[in-house]
Amino acid sequence: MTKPIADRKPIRETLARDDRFDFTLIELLFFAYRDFTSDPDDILSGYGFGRAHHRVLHFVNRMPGLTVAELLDVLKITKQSLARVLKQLIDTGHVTQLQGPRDRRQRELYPTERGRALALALAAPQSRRIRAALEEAGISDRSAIERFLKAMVNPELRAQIDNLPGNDNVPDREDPD
Amino acid sequence: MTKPIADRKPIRETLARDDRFDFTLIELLFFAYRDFTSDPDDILSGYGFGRAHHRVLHFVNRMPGLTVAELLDVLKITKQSLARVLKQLIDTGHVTQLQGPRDRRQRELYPTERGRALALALAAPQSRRIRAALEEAGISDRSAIERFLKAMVNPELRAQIDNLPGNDNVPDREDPD
DNA sequence: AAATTAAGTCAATATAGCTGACATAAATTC
DNA sequence: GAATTTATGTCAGCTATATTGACTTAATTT
Repeated sequence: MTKPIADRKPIRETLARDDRFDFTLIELLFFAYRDFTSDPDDILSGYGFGRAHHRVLHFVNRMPGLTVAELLDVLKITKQSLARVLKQLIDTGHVTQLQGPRDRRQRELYPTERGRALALALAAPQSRRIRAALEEAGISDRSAIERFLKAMVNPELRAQIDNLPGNDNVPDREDPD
Repeated sequence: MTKPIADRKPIRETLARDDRFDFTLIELLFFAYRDFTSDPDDILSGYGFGRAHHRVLHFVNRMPGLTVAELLDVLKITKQSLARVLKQLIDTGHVTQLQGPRDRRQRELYPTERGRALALALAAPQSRRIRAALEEAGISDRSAIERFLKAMVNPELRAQIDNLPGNDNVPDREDPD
Protein backbone atom coordinates (compact mmCIF):
# COMPACT_ATOMS: atom_id res chain seq x y z
CA MET A 1 0.00 0.00 0.00
CA THR A 2 1.38 3.39 -0.99
CA LYS A 3 -0.44 6.07 0.96
CA PRO A 4 -3.98 6.22 2.29
CA ILE A 5 -4.91 9.43 0.50
CA ALA A 6 -8.62 8.77 0.69
CA ASP A 7 -10.49 8.04 -2.47
CA ARG A 8 -9.12 9.11 -5.82
CA LYS A 9 -12.22 8.20 -7.73
CA PRO A 10 -13.04 11.03 -10.16
CA ILE A 11 -16.31 12.88 -9.73
CA ARG A 12 -17.74 13.41 -13.20
CA GLU A 13 -20.74 15.52 -12.26
CA THR A 14 -20.49 19.29 -12.15
CA LEU A 15 -21.60 21.09 -9.04
CA ALA A 16 -25.33 20.79 -8.70
CA ARG A 17 -27.60 23.80 -8.64
CA ASP A 18 -27.85 24.49 -4.95
CA ASP A 19 -29.38 27.43 -3.14
CA ARG A 20 -26.55 27.40 -0.64
CA PHE A 21 -23.96 28.24 -3.29
CA ASP A 22 -23.81 31.24 -5.60
CA PHE A 23 -21.30 30.14 -8.21
CA THR A 24 -22.52 32.69 -10.71
CA LEU A 25 -21.65 35.72 -8.62
CA ILE A 26 -18.49 34.10 -7.23
CA GLU A 27 -17.19 33.66 -10.76
CA LEU A 28 -18.39 37.03 -12.00
CA LEU A 29 -16.54 38.75 -9.17
CA PHE A 30 -13.39 36.83 -10.04
CA PHE A 31 -13.46 37.63 -13.75
CA ALA A 32 -14.63 41.21 -13.31
CA TYR A 33 -11.97 42.05 -10.76
CA ARG A 34 -9.22 40.43 -12.78
CA ASP A 35 -9.97 42.48 -15.87
CA PHE A 36 -10.63 45.60 -13.80
CA THR A 37 -7.09 45.47 -12.38
CA SER A 38 -5.47 44.59 -15.69
CA ASP A 39 -5.88 48.15 -17.03
CA PRO A 40 -3.61 49.85 -14.47
CA ASP A 41 -1.31 46.83 -14.30
CA ASP A 42 -0.32 47.41 -17.91
CA ILE A 43 0.51 51.06 -17.27
CA LEU A 44 2.37 50.34 -14.05
CA SER A 45 4.69 47.77 -15.60
CA GLY A 46 6.15 50.58 -17.70
CA TYR A 47 7.32 52.25 -14.49
CA GLY A 48 8.58 49.06 -12.87
CA PHE A 49 5.70 49.35 -10.43
CA GLY A 50 3.11 46.78 -9.42
CA ARG A 51 -0.33 46.69 -7.92
CA ALA A 52 1.06 47.50 -4.49
CA HIS A 53 2.38 50.82 -5.75
CA HIS A 54 -1.00 51.56 -7.26
CA ARG A 55 -2.82 51.10 -4.00
CA VAL A 56 -0.42 53.31 -2.07
CA LEU A 57 -0.50 55.97 -4.73
CA HIS A 58 -4.27 55.88 -4.91
CA PHE A 59 -4.90 56.40 -1.22
CA VAL A 60 -2.17 59.00 -0.84
CA ASN A 61 -3.97 60.94 -3.56
CA ARG A 62 -7.39 60.42 -2.08
CA MET A 63 -6.31 61.33 1.47
CA PRO A 64 -3.36 63.70 1.14
CA GLY A 65 -1.52 64.08 4.42
CA LEU A 66 -2.45 60.71 5.82
CA THR A 67 0.19 59.17 8.05
CA VAL A 68 2.03 55.92 7.54
CA ALA A 69 -0.02 54.28 10.28
CA GLU A 70 -3.28 55.40 8.70
CA LEU A 71 -2.18 54.06 5.35
CA LEU A 72 -1.28 50.71 6.88
CA ASP A 73 -4.71 50.59 8.46
CA VAL A 74 -6.45 51.20 5.15
CA LEU A 75 -4.37 48.73 3.20
CA LYS A 76 -4.20 46.09 5.95
CA ILE A 77 -0.59 45.23 5.21
CA THR A 78 2.48 45.31 7.42
CA LYS A 79 4.91 48.14 7.83
CA GLN A 80 7.64 46.06 6.23
CA SER A 81 5.55 45.38 3.16
CA LEU A 82 4.74 49.03 2.77
CA ALA A 83 8.35 50.15 3.29
CA ARG A 84 9.77 48.92 0.01
CA VAL A 85 6.91 50.18 -2.09
CA LEU A 86 6.69 53.55 -0.38
CA LYS A 87 10.44 54.07 -0.65
CA GLN A 88 10.29 53.51 -4.40
CA LEU A 89 7.43 55.97 -4.78
CA ILE A 90 9.36 58.58 -2.77
CA ASP A 91 12.61 57.94 -4.64
CA THR A 92 10.87 58.38 -7.98
CA GLY A 93 9.27 61.64 -6.86
CA HIS A 94 5.66 60.44 -6.84
CA VAL A 95 5.14 60.83 -3.10
CA THR A 96 6.57 63.26 -0.55
CA GLN A 97 6.80 63.00 3.24
CA LEU A 98 6.27 65.90 5.62
CA GLN A 99 6.87 65.85 9.32
CA GLY A 100 3.58 65.85 11.21
CA PRO A 101 2.74 69.31 12.55
CA ARG A 102 1.23 68.17 15.84
CA ASP A 103 3.23 65.00 16.38
CA ARG A 104 6.67 65.27 14.86
CA ARG A 105 7.10 61.48 14.91
CA GLN A 106 4.47 61.16 12.24
CA ARG A 107 5.19 61.40 8.53
CA GLU A 108 2.41 62.88 6.49
CA LEU A 109 2.25 61.48 2.97
CA TYR A 110 1.40 63.72 0.02
CA PRO A 111 1.39 63.14 -3.73
CA THR A 112 3.61 65.33 -5.87
CA GLU A 113 2.47 66.72 -9.19
CA ARG A 114 3.93 63.65 -10.81
CA GLY A 115 2.24 61.32 -8.35
CA ARG A 116 -1.09 63.03 -8.89
CA ALA A 117 -0.75 62.68 -12.64
CA LEU A 118 0.06 58.96 -12.42
CA ALA A 119 -2.83 58.31 -10.05
CA LEU A 120 -5.22 59.92 -12.51
CA ALA A 121 -3.70 58.04 -15.44
CA LEU A 122 -4.36 54.80 -13.56
CA ALA A 123 -7.89 55.74 -12.55
CA ALA A 124 -8.87 56.78 -16.05
CA PRO A 125 -9.12 53.37 -17.76
CA GLN A 126 -10.78 51.86 -14.70
CA SER A 127 -13.35 54.64 -14.70
CA ARG A 128 -13.94 54.17 -18.41
CA ARG A 129 -14.50 50.46 -17.89
CA ILE A 130 -16.96 51.13 -15.09
CA ARG A 131 -18.83 53.73 -17.08
CA ALA A 132 -19.07 51.46 -20.10
CA ALA A 133 -20.24 48.57 -17.93
CA LEU A 134 -22.97 50.63 -16.28
CA GLU A 135 -24.15 51.69 -19.69
CA GLU A 136 -23.92 48.31 -21.41
CA ALA A 137 -25.70 46.63 -18.53
CA GLY A 138 -28.41 49.25 -18.64
CA ILE A 139 -28.05 50.06 -14.95
CA SER A 140 -30.67 52.63 -14.07
CA ASP A 141 -30.06 52.55 -10.33
CA ARG A 142 -26.34 53.00 -9.90
CA SER A 143 -26.70 53.22 -6.14
CA ALA A 144 -27.80 49.58 -6.04
CA ILE A 145 -24.35 48.56 -7.28
CA GLU A 146 -22.74 50.76 -4.65
CA ARG A 147 -24.94 49.41 -1.88
CA PHE A 148 -24.24 45.83 -2.88
CA LEU A 149 -20.47 46.26 -3.03
CA LYS A 150 -20.42 48.13 0.24
CA ALA A 151 -22.45 45.40 1.91
CA MET A 152 -19.83 42.90 0.72
CA VAL A 153 -17.24 44.68 2.87
CA ASN A 154 -16.72 43.61 6.47
CA PRO A 155 -18.98 45.84 8.59
CA GLU A 156 -16.17 47.19 10.77
CA LEU A 157 -14.38 48.55 7.71
CA ARG A 158 -17.31 50.36 6.15
CA ALA A 159 -16.73 53.50 8.17
CA GLN A 160 -13.34 53.82 6.46
CA ILE A 161 -15.07 53.97 3.10
CA ASP A 162 -17.44 56.68 4.27
CA ASN A 163 -14.50 58.78 5.39
CA LEU A 164 -13.12 59.00 1.90
CA PRO A 165 -14.01 62.25 0.16
CA GLY A 166 -17.27 62.11 -1.75
CA ASN A 167 -18.34 58.78 -0.27
CA ASP A 168 -20.41 59.90 2.70
CA ASN A 169 -23.37 60.03 0.36
CA VAL A 170 -23.92 56.29 0.20
CA PRO A 171 -25.74 55.37 3.40
CA ASP A 172 -25.67 51.77 4.58
CA ARG A 173 -29.39 51.59 3.77
CA GLU A 174 -31.17 52.86 6.83
CA ASP A 175 -34.33 50.94 6.08
CA PRO A 176 -36.35 53.19 3.81
CA ASP A 177 -39.66 51.50 4.68
CA MET B 1 22.05 69.72 -7.29
CA THR B 2 21.13 66.22 -6.23
CA LYS B 3 18.83 64.78 -8.83
CA PRO B 4 16.31 66.44 -11.10
CA ILE B 5 13.36 64.38 -9.90
CA ALA B 6 10.82 66.95 -10.97
CA ASP B 7 8.90 68.80 -8.35
CA ARG B 8 8.56 67.41 -4.85
CA LYS B 9 6.11 70.01 -3.69
CA PRO B 10 3.30 68.27 -1.80
CA ILE B 11 -0.21 68.51 -3.19
CA ARG B 12 -2.51 69.11 -0.26
CA GLU B 13 -5.83 68.93 -2.07
CA THR B 14 -7.68 65.66 -2.41
CA LEU B 15 -8.78 64.55 -5.83
CA ALA B 16 -11.48 66.82 -7.07
CA ARG B 17 -14.92 65.56 -7.95
CA ASP B 18 -14.59 64.84 -11.62
CA ASP B 19 -16.96 63.12 -14.00
CA ARG B 20 -14.06 61.40 -15.69
CA PHE B 21 -13.14 59.45 -12.55
CA ASP B 22 -15.25 57.06 -10.53
CA PHE B 23 -13.29 56.79 -7.29
CA THR B 24 -16.29 55.52 -5.40
CA LEU B 25 -16.75 52.37 -7.43
CA ILE B 26 -12.99 51.87 -7.86
CA GLU B 27 -12.60 51.80 -4.09
CA LEU B 28 -15.71 49.74 -3.44
CA LEU B 29 -14.47 47.10 -5.84
CA PHE B 30 -11.13 47.02 -4.06
CA PHE B 31 -12.55 46.69 -0.56
CA ALA B 32 -15.34 44.31 -1.56
CA TYR B 33 -13.02 41.95 -3.41
CA ARG B 34 -10.46 41.94 -0.63
CA ASP B 35 -12.96 40.87 2.00
CA PHE B 36 -14.66 38.50 -0.41
CA THR B 37 -11.42 36.56 -0.88
CA SER B 38 -10.48 36.64 2.80
CA ASP B 39 -13.09 34.01 3.71
CA PRO B 40 -11.58 31.16 1.67
CA ASP B 41 -8.03 32.38 2.31
CA ASP B 42 -8.45 31.62 6.01
CA ILE B 43 -9.64 28.09 5.31
CA LEU B 44 -6.95 27.43 2.71
CA SER B 45 -4.08 28.40 4.99
CA GLY B 46 -5.00 25.43 7.18
CA TYR B 47 -4.16 23.14 4.26
CA GLY B 48 -1.01 24.99 3.26
CA PHE B 49 -2.85 26.13 0.16
CA GLY B 50 -3.25 29.62 -1.28
CA ARG B 51 -5.56 31.46 -3.59
CA ALA B 52 -4.05 29.75 -6.61
CA HIS B 53 -5.14 26.35 -5.30
CA HIS B 54 -8.61 27.73 -4.75
CA ARG B 55 -8.96 28.86 -8.33
CA VAL B 56 -7.81 25.54 -9.75
CA LEU B 57 -10.02 23.57 -7.39
CA HIS B 58 -13.00 25.76 -8.17
CA PHE B 59 -12.86 25.36 -11.93
CA VAL B 60 -12.03 21.66 -11.80
CA ASN B 61 -15.20 21.26 -9.78
CA ARG B 62 -17.27 23.46 -12.04
CA MET B 63 -16.01 21.84 -15.24
CA PRO B 64 -15.07 18.27 -14.36
CA GLY B 65 -13.00 16.67 -17.10
CA LEU B 66 -11.50 19.87 -18.43
CA THR B 67 -8.02 19.50 -19.81
CA VAL B 68 -4.86 21.21 -18.61
CA ALA B 69 -4.91 23.49 -21.65
CA GLU B 70 -8.51 24.49 -21.03
CA LEU B 71 -7.75 25.27 -17.40
CA LEU B 72 -4.81 27.45 -18.42
CA ASP B 73 -7.08 29.31 -20.78
CA VAL B 74 -9.64 30.02 -18.08
CA LEU B 75 -7.11 31.10 -15.48
CA LYS B 76 -4.84 32.97 -17.91
CA ILE B 77 -1.69 31.76 -16.23
CA THR B 78 1.25 29.82 -17.61
CA LYS B 79 1.74 26.09 -17.60
CA GLN B 80 4.68 26.48 -15.22
CA SER B 81 2.61 28.44 -12.71
CA LEU B 82 -0.13 25.84 -12.79
CA ALA B 83 2.27 22.91 -12.46
CA ARG B 84 3.24 23.38 -8.82
CA VAL B 85 -0.27 24.10 -7.63
CA LEU B 86 -1.87 21.27 -9.59
CA LYS B 87 0.76 18.79 -8.42
CA GLN B 88 0.01 19.65 -4.80
CA LEU B 89 -3.72 19.21 -5.34
CA ILE B 90 -3.13 15.84 -6.98
CA ASP B 91 -0.66 14.70 -4.29
CA THR B 92 -3.13 15.57 -1.55
CA GLY B 93 -5.92 13.67 -3.28
CA HIS B 94 -8.11 16.65 -4.14
CA VAL B 95 -7.79 16.31 -7.89
CA THR B 96 -7.36 13.30 -10.17
CA GLN B 97 -6.10 13.08 -13.72
CA LEU B 98 -7.49 10.77 -16.37
CA GLN B 99 -6.06 10.16 -19.79
CA GLY B 100 -8.17 11.82 -22.44
CA PRO B 101 -10.40 9.30 -24.20
CA ARG B 102 -10.17 10.77 -27.68
CA ASP B 103 -6.69 12.28 -27.47
CA ARG B 104 -4.47 10.31 -25.13
CA ARG B 105 -2.04 13.19 -24.79
CA GLN B 106 -4.64 15.14 -22.88
CA ARG B 107 -5.13 14.87 -19.14
CA GLU B 108 -8.68 15.35 -18.00
CA LEU B 109 -8.92 16.87 -14.54
CA TYR B 110 -11.56 15.72 -12.07
CA PRO B 111 -12.20 16.49 -8.43
CA THR B 112 -12.19 13.63 -5.94
CA GLU B 113 -14.70 13.35 -3.14
CA ARG B 114 -12.26 15.25 -0.97
CA GLY B 115 -11.70 17.93 -3.59
CA ARG B 116 -15.42 18.36 -4.05
CA ALA B 117 -15.90 18.77 -0.31
CA LEU B 118 -13.16 21.39 -0.05
CA ALA B 119 -14.50 23.34 -3.03
CA LEU B 120 -17.90 23.52 -1.38
CA ALA B 121 -16.39 24.47 1.97
CA LEU B 122 -14.66 27.38 0.22
CA ALA B 123 -17.74 28.47 -1.71
CA ALA B 124 -19.97 28.41 1.36
CA PRO B 125 -18.72 31.51 3.19
CA GLN B 126 -18.45 33.44 -0.06
CA SER B 127 -22.03 32.52 -0.93
CA ARG B 128 -23.18 33.53 2.54
CA ARG B 129 -21.47 36.89 2.19
CA ILE B 130 -23.09 37.46 -1.19
CA ARG B 131 -26.52 36.46 0.07
CA ALA B 132 -26.21 38.73 3.10
CA ALA B 133 -25.01 41.61 0.94
CA LEU B 134 -27.90 41.27 -1.50
CA GLU B 135 -30.29 41.29 1.42
CA GLU B 136 -28.68 44.11 3.39
CA ALA B 137 -28.44 46.26 0.29
CA GLY B 138 -32.07 45.57 -0.50
CA ILE B 139 -31.30 44.42 -4.02
CA SER B 140 -34.57 43.63 -5.73
CA ASP B 141 -33.09 43.07 -9.18
CA ARG B 142 -30.26 40.64 -8.71
CA SER B 143 -29.74 40.36 -12.44
CA ALA B 144 -28.58 44.01 -12.52
CA ILE B 145 -25.59 43.06 -10.38
CA GLU B 146 -24.85 40.14 -12.67
CA ARG B 147 -25.16 42.26 -15.80
CA PHE B 148 -22.89 44.94 -14.39
CA LEU B 149 -20.16 42.51 -13.32
CA LYS B 150 -20.34 40.68 -16.62
CA ALA B 151 -20.04 43.94 -18.53
CA MET B 152 -16.87 44.66 -16.52
CA VAL B 153 -15.25 41.59 -18.09
CA ASN B 154 -13.32 41.94 -21.34
CA PRO B 155 -15.83 41.14 -24.13
CA GLU B 156 -13.77 38.33 -25.64
CA LEU B 157 -13.85 36.44 -22.32
CA ARG B 158 -17.57 36.66 -21.70
CA ALA B 159 -18.33 33.57 -23.75
CA GLN B 160 -16.25 31.56 -21.27
CA ILE B 161 -18.54 32.66 -18.47
CA ASP B 162 -21.62 31.63 -20.41
CA ASN B 163 -20.17 28.18 -20.90
CA LEU B 164 -20.06 27.48 -17.19
CA PRO B 165 -23.01 25.41 -15.98
CA GLY B 166 -26.01 27.47 -14.96
CA ASN B 167 -24.66 30.70 -16.40
CA ASP B 168 -26.16 30.68 -19.85
CA ASN B 169 -29.19 32.40 -18.41
CA VAL B 170 -27.61 35.83 -18.06
CA PRO B 171 -27.74 37.35 -21.53
CA ASP B 172 -25.42 40.22 -22.38
CA ARG B 173 -28.48 42.45 -22.56
CA GLU B 174 -29.77 42.09 -26.07
CA ASP B 175 -31.51 45.42 -25.95
CA PRO B 176 -34.86 44.68 -24.40
CA ASP B 177 -36.51 47.79 -25.89
C1' DA C 1 8.48 10.17 -41.96
C1' DA C 2 8.04 14.81 -40.39
C1' DA C 3 5.77 18.28 -38.03
C1' DT C 4 2.80 19.68 -34.57
C1' DT C 5 0.51 19.43 -30.22
C1' DA C 6 -0.42 18.38 -25.04
C1' DA C 7 1.68 17.94 -21.14
C1' DG C 8 5.47 17.89 -17.93
C1' DT C 9 9.83 19.55 -16.05
C1' DC C 10 14.12 22.28 -14.89
C1' DA C 11 16.21 26.60 -13.84
C1' DA C 12 16.24 31.29 -12.93
C1' DT C 13 13.77 35.56 -11.85
C1' DA C 14 10.28 39.04 -9.99
C1' DT C 15 6.70 40.80 -7.03
C1' DA C 16 4.26 41.10 -2.96
C1' DG C 17 3.47 39.79 0.93
C1' DC C 18 4.96 37.79 5.76
C1' DT C 19 7.51 37.35 10.79
C1' DG C 20 10.80 38.73 14.05
C1' DA C 21 14.15 41.74 15.85
C1' DC C 22 15.96 45.97 16.66
C1' DA C 23 16.89 51.32 16.40
C1' DT C 24 15.56 56.09 16.81
C1' DA C 25 13.09 59.91 18.09
C1' DA C 26 9.21 61.99 20.04
C1' DA C 27 5.35 62.01 23.06
C1' DT C 28 3.08 60.51 27.18
C1' DT C 29 2.81 58.80 31.78
C1' DC C 30 4.32 58.09 36.35
C1' DG D 1 12.86 63.91 35.20
C1' DA D 2 12.79 59.06 34.28
C1' DA D 3 10.34 55.41 32.32
C1' DT D 4 7.24 53.85 29.05
C1' DT D 5 4.83 53.95 24.94
C1' DT D 6 4.25 55.19 20.20
C1' DA D 7 5.45 56.23 15.16
C1' DT D 8 8.47 55.21 11.99
C1' DG D 9 12.25 52.95 9.78
C1' DT D 10 15.27 49.11 8.77
C1' DC D 11 17.68 44.48 8.63
C1' DA D 12 17.42 39.67 7.56
C1' DG D 13 15.08 35.80 6.07
C1' DC D 14 10.96 33.40 4.45
C1' DT D 15 6.73 32.10 1.46
C1' DA D 16 3.41 32.21 -2.34
C1' DT D 17 2.46 33.24 -6.87
C1' DA D 18 3.56 34.39 -10.86
C1' DT D 19 6.93 35.01 -14.91
C1' DT D 20 10.31 33.53 -19.19
C1' DG D 21 13.00 30.27 -21.63
C1' DA D 22 14.57 25.77 -22.77
C1' DC D 23 13.89 21.12 -23.18
C1' DT D 24 11.60 16.21 -23.05
C1' DT D 25 8.11 12.78 -23.95
C1' DA D 26 4.34 10.88 -26.08
C1' DA D 27 0.65 11.10 -29.24
C1' DT D 28 -1.61 12.99 -33.08
C1' DT D 29 -1.77 15.10 -37.57
C1' DT D 30 0.09 16.20 -41.99
